[in-house]
Amino acid sequence: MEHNQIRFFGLSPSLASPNFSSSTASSIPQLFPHVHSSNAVPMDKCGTSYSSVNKLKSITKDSGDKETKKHKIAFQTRSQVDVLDDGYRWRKYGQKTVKNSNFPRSYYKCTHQGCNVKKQVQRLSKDEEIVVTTYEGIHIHPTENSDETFEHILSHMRKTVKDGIK
DNA sequence: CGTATTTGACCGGCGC
DNA sequence: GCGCCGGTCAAATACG
Repeated sequence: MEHNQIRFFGLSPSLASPNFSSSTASSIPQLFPHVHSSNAVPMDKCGTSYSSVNKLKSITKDSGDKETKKHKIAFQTRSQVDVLDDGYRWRKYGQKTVKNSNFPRSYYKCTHQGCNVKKQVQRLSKDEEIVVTTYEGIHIHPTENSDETFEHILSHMRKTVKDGIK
């Protein structure tokens, strides 16, 4: 395996509720505490097509469930590896082949109890270098690897790939 | 031995 | 109502 470079092509924080309009910038460090907004390339500057998923649960919940803000953030990265170590521990719970892509889509879930954050990773069939990662929900737990910086993650991933990974 | 991954089954929504 | 499509479960398996 050759070296892999992680490149953020664009962050598209979708707001499910207009009340959270002020939390646009704060939602990014929530997911990536080590990635500052300077690293996040604006989509208009990047010009890359981004996938903004704005799904509102309009299901009539009789259980009195609070209006769950569907924090869904989808962004694309250029990497040879499917899963990026963002400081959280993910447990894979499913994999399905989607019709629009020749590559399967993987479903991950945060292993922390009470932290029902889901994440799905999809690789584009056109550009297999591009990996679309979609986060859903917010972490109630701080990052386990708070010491890890993004460069550390890069080196760690490079070592992992060098060690021999899928 | 404990935990994560794999993989087919299952299920629910949606379009026809 | 039925079949496709996408998402989740769970049992078996792999792996440290």
